[in-house]
Parts: sequence; C-alpha cells; structure tokens
Amino acid sequence: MARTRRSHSLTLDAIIDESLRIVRDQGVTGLTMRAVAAGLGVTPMAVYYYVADKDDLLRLVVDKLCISFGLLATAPDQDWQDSLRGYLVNMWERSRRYPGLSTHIINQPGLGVTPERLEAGLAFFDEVGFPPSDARLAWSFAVTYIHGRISVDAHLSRHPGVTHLDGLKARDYVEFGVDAVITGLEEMLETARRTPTTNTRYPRAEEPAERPL
Amino acid sequence: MARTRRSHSLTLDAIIDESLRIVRDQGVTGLTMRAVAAGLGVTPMAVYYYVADKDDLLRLVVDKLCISFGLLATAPDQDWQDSLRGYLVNMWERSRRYPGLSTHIINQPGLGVTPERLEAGLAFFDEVGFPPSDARLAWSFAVTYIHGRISVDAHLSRHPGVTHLDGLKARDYVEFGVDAVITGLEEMLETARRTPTTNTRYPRAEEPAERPL
DNA sequence: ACCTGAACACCGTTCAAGT
DNA sequence: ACCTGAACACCGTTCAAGT
Repeated sequence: MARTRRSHSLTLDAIIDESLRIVRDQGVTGLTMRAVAAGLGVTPMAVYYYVADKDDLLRLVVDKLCISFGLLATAPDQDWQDSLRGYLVNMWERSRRYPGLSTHIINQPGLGVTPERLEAGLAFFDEVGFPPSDARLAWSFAVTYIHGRISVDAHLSRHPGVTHLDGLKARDYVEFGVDAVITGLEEMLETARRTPTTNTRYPRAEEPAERPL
Repeated sequence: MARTRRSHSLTLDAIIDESLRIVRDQGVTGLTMRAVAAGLGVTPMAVYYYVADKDDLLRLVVDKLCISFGLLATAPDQDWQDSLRGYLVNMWERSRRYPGLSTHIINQPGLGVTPERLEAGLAFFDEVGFPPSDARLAWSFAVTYIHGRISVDAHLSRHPGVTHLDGLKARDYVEFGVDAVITGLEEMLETARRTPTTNTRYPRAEEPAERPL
C-alpha cells in the first residue's frame, strides 16, 4: 500500500517539472494549462490551485531553468575570461534544450535573474575590476547577448530550410560572439581604468528616465 | 463620387499598416486577426484573402519594420565604428516603438534580414577587413546583440516596478553594449588579421551540423 | 475576384460545487 | 484543503456561400 497520502498527490514541483518536460519535448507552444493537467492526470483547474495563472507558471518554469545556470564566479585555476566564457556557453547549452523558452526568460524582470544570481554577477565584475556602475552594465551586456543568441538559435533549429552558408554551425556563432563579448569587455575595463569618471567613451544624449535591467 | 473602385478598397498595404498601428498602440498581444479586420471595417476572414495566416501577417509586418532600418554602409565622413554604432542604435530606437515585436523579428529566418540587408551587412564587414566567413559572424553578432537588447527593453518599459539601480537608464545599457560590441569586433578583426587561417582564438569542439543565421 | 457568415477546435480563466 | 465540471470569452481558422 502507498504511504499515508495517496490522493492530494499533486504538488507545485510536479507541475513545474511536467511543464519543463512539455517544453523540452514540444516547445513552448505546447505548454498549455490543459496539457500540463493532462500530463499529471488531473483537471485543468487543479493546476490553478498551485499557480495563479499561466504567467505565474511560466515565471516558475523560467526560474527553475535559470537556477540551473548556477552562479557566475571567478575560479582560482583560470582567468575571468575563461570563467565568463564557460558560464555563458553553459547557459546557451542548457537553454537551447527548451525551445522557445528564451523568449519568456527575456520577458522576465531582470532576465529571470534571481537576486542571488545578480549579486554573484555583480561581484564577479567587481572582482575583475569594473567600477560598481559598470559592473552592472557589463553583466547585463553579457547576459543580454547570450539570450539573444539563444533566441536566434531556437528558431533556426526549427527551420532546417535556412542555409548555413560558409559551412558555419550554430556553435561557431556562439563562440565568435562570446569571444567578441569578452574582448569587448576587456577593452571596456581598460577604458574604465583610464578614465574613472565616465563609463562610456562618448558623450551621451539626454533622455527621459526609464527603468532598465 | 469616388474613383472607379470604391468597394474592393482593402489592400495588403492597408492590412500591414493597420497591424503596425495596433502593435505600436497596444503591443503585439493586441495584434489579432479580428482586431486588424475591425480596424479596417471588415470581416475577420477578409484579411485571409490577402494573407495566408497569422504567421504570414507577422512576417510581412516584421519585414516592413526591418526595411525601415535601411542598409548598413560605410560613410565617407566617419569610420566604420561610428557607422555601425549609428546603425545599431537606430535599429534599437525604431524597434522599441513596437512593443513585443522584437520577439517575432528574432523568430524570423535570418532575423528578418532581407537578402539585400544581409548583403549590405556582409559587404560592410568585408570592406572593414574581415575575412568572408568572419564577416558573417561579425554581422550576426552585432545584430543578435541589438535584438537581445531590444527584447529586454521591451519588457522593462512595461514593468515600471523594476528598479533602475545606480540611476542607469535604458540608453546607458544600449550605449555600453554597442560600445562593447564595437570594441569586441575591433579586437576580433585584429585577431583575424594576425591568424588568417582560424576565425576564433581557441580550438572548438566537434558537433553535429546545424543551420545558423 | 473579393468578401461575408456561420461554425469548429482550442485556449485561458471564472464560478459554483463537490469531498 | 484540494479538486471537479460546466460554462464563458476570445482566439485562429475552415468551409460554404454570396456578389
């Protein structure tokens, strides 16, 4: 016989895991409240007991994926460039298993970055030598690029018709891009060190206040 | 009296323009076949005479926006860095007026880049001095980053709750990012010139063929 | 050729009800 | 507390029919 509780077996974790399974197998378009419920052998409205609405579910699903990215940190046996490269490529490899989800990661406040991940990211660039405000810009830049790359690849893997000219593969684009991101950041770091008062190298236009990452 | 034809006034251009208006005013979530039809004073199914389905409509809408980006070209009075900067910032400024559309730009084959735009992009990086295969990587890198940035900003402008720490504005992130992209590309160009046989600076892993941009 | 009208399948979600 | 069942509003789309 089973343990004490056999009905009441539905849990939030099971809902999130089933959702991730659906996204992995059928893409994010296959993720419907009804499909999640069916996969768990339950009525669609049962899910709503654990989740406010579909946006809420998507947030939880994205969070679970993003947590698996781990925290960006300097490693004692390698330079910061290699640490960052490994971190970004790992994000790319993990995300591309869940087709279409990157769109929703990007639509999350702070790119699905938990306070913990953000703090680790800022600490990383602080250790590297970026001034505080530039650390945020650098972290955002790296993460924004890799999510852009993931989104593009997500589509291309669904469109076999698109030619890969010059024999270039998806990995070539990521590696070139990540290298360019890193060398770009190296140079921004040098610039910031030379001119500690400004964080970009040309005067910027005035604009009404907005709220970025 | 009106010109010869007064009924039969529905055109593909009117459909695309009405769609862009809806996206500009209500975001891409407001763009429904029914809303487009209603805006044009017509039955939902009338639109289907000019358009295969909603994906087709989205493609046409994205194309119209992307055409407005113009062609990337070297200007006689400025260096390639400033040309590229102006081009990318212009893409960012135009795209952000159509909330949520960037997602669908990214989901288009080749990022909504027409053959004409692609050719101009490749020619630009070829002129700058990139070897042929790197020109494609460089173009893709720059465009991928700016679309990532656009997607992130699209969300943030809808979420006033997200704090803009350190007083940073959306434009600060774009300008830092575009600067980093450009300095990154400068360095990649130097690397390519020094070692003309490889286009990245570390050995790459083997992987099954895929089809990137 | 160009457009209407009714209908279908599917979705997220509300609401009342069951245990 | 946890879940069901019926219903609603909205969507993309098919299909037959009108002019």
